[in-house]
Amino acid sequence: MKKIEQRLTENGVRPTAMRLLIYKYLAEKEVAISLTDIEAAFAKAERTTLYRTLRTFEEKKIVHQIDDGTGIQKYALCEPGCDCNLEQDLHLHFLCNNCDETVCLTEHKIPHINLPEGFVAEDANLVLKGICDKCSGQ
Amino acid sequence: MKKIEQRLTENGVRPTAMRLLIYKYLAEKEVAISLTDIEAAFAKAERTTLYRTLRTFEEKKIVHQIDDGTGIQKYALCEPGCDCNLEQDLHLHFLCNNCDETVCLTEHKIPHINLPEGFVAEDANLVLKGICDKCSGQ
DNA sequence: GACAATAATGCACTTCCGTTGCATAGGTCA
DNA sequence: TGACCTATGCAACGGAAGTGCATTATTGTC
Ligand SMILES: [Mn+2]
Ligand SMILES: [Mn+2]
Ligand SMILES: [Zn+2]
Ligand SMILES: [Zn+2]
Repeated sequence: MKKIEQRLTENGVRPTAMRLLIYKYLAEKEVAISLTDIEAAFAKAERTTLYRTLRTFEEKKIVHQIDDGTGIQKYALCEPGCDCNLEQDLHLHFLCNNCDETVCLTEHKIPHINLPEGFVAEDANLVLKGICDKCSGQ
Repeated sequence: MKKIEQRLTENGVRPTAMRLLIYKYLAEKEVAISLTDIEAAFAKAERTTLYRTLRTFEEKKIVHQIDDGTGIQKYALCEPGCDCNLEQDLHLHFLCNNCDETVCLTEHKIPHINLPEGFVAEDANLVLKGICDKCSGQ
């Protein structure tokens, strides 16, 4: 818990009780988390507070937002030292059609794509959908 | 217009006046179109009708849906003979940060990705964001 | 053409999720 | 302690997708 506190402080986020809990929750789950997920997990907390906490975390590069195509925004902790805006830190995400969970595949960077004349890429999002390792009956 | 009528009929969609107009609209624009776009273009039409028309078109493989990360669903005509579910027909999409338009880059297929053990991919979505050819001052 | 069956359209309403405004509580520092 | 800033709580809004049901149009049959 001390470590979490330090992590938040380093990134310029005051370590309130709520924030520590949310960080801890994100760290324990190894999948991407939606606002609704957190809301369910912290029943007595205010939706807005959770929402703003996630936004603050995102601004301060503690989490990155994931758009997996479900229409629901999800979040996952950033790797230490990651800058989600840099091409080198853009990894792909995998959404399981069976368990409906989204995971970061941080080892799998998005390959560089050659675009037609005149197109300049600044950001990229790659989502694969299918059956995850847990569900594929391993 | 006869051609459009034929295209719809071939795909098992009855060519009503509204549907012909919507198809024509999609064909003229060379960018991905949202329901709101169509609603604006056909001010006197019902949103539900437009909504259901797009959904019918999608089911019958006349258009494909595009999730460009804006949270707004967009649609574009399929290439003739394309089956959007097949890996070979999955192309990337480009969202311009300047003009906010999304285009299909049908020539650019999504590269095959090697996944970790146990993951089975069935579908993929790749969106690049940046500056499009029209906006890059060509 | 008249009729029944089927499909498309129009209208009202709902739900879900993200987002904002503003008042209050809490923590920080002089 | 008091002034100040930040975080939290409460309420309400807004956009977009989606649904139920009545009405209108189209089709095929006699
Ligand atoms: Mn990730
Ligand atoms: Mn496309
Ligand atoms: Zn799974
Ligand atoms: Zn542009």
